[in-house]
Amino acid sequence: MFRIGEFSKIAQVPASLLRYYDDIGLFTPINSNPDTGYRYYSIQQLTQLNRILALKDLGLSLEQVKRLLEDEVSPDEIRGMLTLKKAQIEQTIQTEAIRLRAVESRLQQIERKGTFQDDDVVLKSLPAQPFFSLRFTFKDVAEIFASISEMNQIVHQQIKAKSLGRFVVVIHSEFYEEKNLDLEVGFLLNHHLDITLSLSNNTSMTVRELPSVETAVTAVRFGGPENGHLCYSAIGTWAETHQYKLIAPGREIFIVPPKPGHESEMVTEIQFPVEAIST
Amino acid sequence: MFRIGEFSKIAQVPASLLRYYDDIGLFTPINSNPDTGYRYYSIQQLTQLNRILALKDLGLSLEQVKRLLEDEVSPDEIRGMLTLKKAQIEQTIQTEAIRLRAVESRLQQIERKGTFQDDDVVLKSLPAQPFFSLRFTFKDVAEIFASISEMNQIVHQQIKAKSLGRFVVVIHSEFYEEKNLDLEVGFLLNHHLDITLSLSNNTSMTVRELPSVETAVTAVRFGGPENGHLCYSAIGTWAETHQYKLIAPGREIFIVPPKPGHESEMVTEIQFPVEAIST
DNA sequence: ACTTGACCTTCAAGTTACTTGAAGCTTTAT
DNA sequence: ATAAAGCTTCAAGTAACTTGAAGGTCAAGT
Repeated sequence: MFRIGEFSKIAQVPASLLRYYDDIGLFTPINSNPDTGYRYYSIQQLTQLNRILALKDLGLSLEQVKRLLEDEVSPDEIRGMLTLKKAQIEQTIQTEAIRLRAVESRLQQIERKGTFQDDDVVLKSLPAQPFFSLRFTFKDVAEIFASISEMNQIVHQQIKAKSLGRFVVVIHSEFYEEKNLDLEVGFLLNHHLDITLSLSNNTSMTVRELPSVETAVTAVRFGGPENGHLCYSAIGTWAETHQYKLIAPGREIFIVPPKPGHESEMVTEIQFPVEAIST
Repeated sequence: MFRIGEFSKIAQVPASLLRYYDDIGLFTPINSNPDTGYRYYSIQQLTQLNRILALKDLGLSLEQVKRLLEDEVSPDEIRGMLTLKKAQIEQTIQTEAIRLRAVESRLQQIERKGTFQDDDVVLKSLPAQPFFSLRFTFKDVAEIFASISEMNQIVHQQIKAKSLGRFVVVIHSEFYEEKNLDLEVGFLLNHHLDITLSLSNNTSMTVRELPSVETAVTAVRFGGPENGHLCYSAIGTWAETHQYKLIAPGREIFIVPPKPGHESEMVTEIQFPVEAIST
């Protein structure tokens, strides 16, 4: 029989831990003096403690360990737990690897420039959302503005403000062009609706699901498109240095839409679905 | 200006988090109504929030992020922080990889046997410790017992109990042999002492440092050496299935030393320094 | 027998980065 | 006007411990 101090030395765990495990009923001393409260451990218990520590080291929670030891959980359940755990560990390793790459590229950046910038570029994941939109190849910028203006009026007449989300443009054009832009413009919806609206130039808006994106590089642009190229180049640079590639059409979310006379106050979030380049 | 709800949607973080960051002074709304307490955020602040989230994602603590943003920490310090962080991440990845291997081998074990055993084998790291010992090639078991008995008497006369740690045997013989065992027997010391003691058979005990071991496989043996082979084979089996190799002489730590007439109550911890086999 | 110091006890609070919930006020939409 | 949605603060909970305060116990040495 050992007192807690010596037992803790043998087992190489702090005594406070043994007390804690006693408190939560995970590992109780074989014997304790009801008068003094002193805990007495038998060396035989070392096996049990080691078992506990081993299971904990597999990454199981103390709650799980307790159940394992108490309830005689079936092998199948154990296998389930461990398989799950395995998946989690693999996940952790992956995210840590990504984190590592991010830290490394930050370090490189500091080496080069002495300080860092580029924090305005952010990785996000985007949920799928219903999108009430019109896809069209616009001949020039004037045509875009005309369409948007008309769309705005009609849509606000027809649909409750409640259901309407933000105004969004999806850029389907592979490259940036001044003319013949293949764009999809419209509104995100808060609930799914089944509607169609015809516009003047023989086009019509329909609802489709804007797909979810696991990883998107995003940046926020303040002011009109004249500042846009900065934003796009920031995203491009970021993707290059962090080894990601663009894998789907970009999106522009109008957070503060342009108001006549206050165009410079508009704010847009630019989003590009990406994928890590496997090395 | 957005209220907390909308801003949280734009930034894709829960409102509770924004409140929390406000509370701890990490990220405060640009504006708040002193009467109602309502928080108002400007879209301009999104950049700052994103910066915070990006730094957090590198694995820095909020405290560190705060310092980074407030104090204009020097690039050198930032590099220091990040380098440290990088090392930590690499460490995490390593330990996770080991954990993964452990989980996998558990799973295999379950596949084979339907349940698990072998929990009695444990990995530990051992600190360096002064060791007051005698190394000698013993002709037979009787000689060992004689030496130990004499050593015990003399040592307890000469050295305060305070300074004496456990009785330990280091097994230098490459293989197990009945005869001509190359052993080092003696006591761990709690403090470094500089002493020498001569024994009857022309040998003498000296102090040396028992080196530290980063990773050791350990098992506890209850009872005398007659149970020993079980323990050794458990360690061997464990090392094999977990892909470790033995890299230094094993040690036996006498936790409960044998007492005349109660030899079966003795308890020994067997330790073998190991190294993961790189795959 | 007594003292000293090491060792033990309980209980409370702190750690990190949040989330959840209760009770109640404000804003917005109808 | 009223209801619903949205906001507020404050407290407590999470996991797995550690630290500290205040005080009782034990063993060795005198």
